[in-house]
Amino acid sequence: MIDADATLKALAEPRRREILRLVGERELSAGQVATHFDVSRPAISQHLGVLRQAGLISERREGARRIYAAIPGRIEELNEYLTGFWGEGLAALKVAAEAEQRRPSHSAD
Amino acid sequence: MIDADATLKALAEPRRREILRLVGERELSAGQVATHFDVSRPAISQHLGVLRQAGLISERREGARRIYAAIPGRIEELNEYLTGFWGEGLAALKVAAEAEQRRPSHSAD
DNA sequence: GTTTGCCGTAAGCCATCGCTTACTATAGGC
DNA sequence: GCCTATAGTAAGCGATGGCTTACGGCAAAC
Repeated sequence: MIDADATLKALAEPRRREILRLVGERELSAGQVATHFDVSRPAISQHLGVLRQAGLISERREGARRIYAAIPGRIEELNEYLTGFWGEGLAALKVAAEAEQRRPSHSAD
Repeated sequence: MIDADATLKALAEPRRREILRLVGERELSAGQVATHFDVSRPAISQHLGVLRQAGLISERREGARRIYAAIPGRIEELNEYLTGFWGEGLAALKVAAEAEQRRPSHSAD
């Protein structure tokens, strides 16, 4: 199972979502990513670190450069996690509602 | 389109995910939700406000009580948003990665 | 009308976060 | 060796976030 907490915290930041979108289109060096934003390069470097620790992007060394790219499949895993912990609840609600219809004398709390 | 920023920020908090899971199983009053946690009731009330403003839960008045329940479909919308903004580039990456797994002769990392 | 129970709001505290300006580390050109 | 380019790290700052206690607003019971 993915680290849902780290993944959601990483995605909760608009700038990081934009970075992820960029490296999802094509792999980019840290400096290339930084040129797309008005913030300083160290700020981007920190964002990249958060995304990498969350397992959303990969890092590859190429000389002095660091090339980053989105890791395929992570979003699907997150979707499965989210659907999972909500899907069970919805199923339970549905079953409860149907049972309720067949037992109108049921005294709820 | 959903408010992805508010939704992700709301879900980035572990306590709020647990609350969402609770009211996803069955609708609960604010006080009932609070009994599941060690934090104070106002803290829970604030969390419920964040979840409600993100459109993840609904609020219904029942006398002096407030009954909360998960809103079905929100997670699906979030999933669509996440899958969408990764774009075709990432889909291509995923296909390439899967092809890579079937061709272990190509060693790269 | 007063009291009791349920619950949101206000104000303040402390931790975390995102950003900045240094500084350090590594790779390569000269 | 020296210098430049690329990029992560450290320290500090202001803003945000989650928590607490105190309070105010409603609804029902008496």
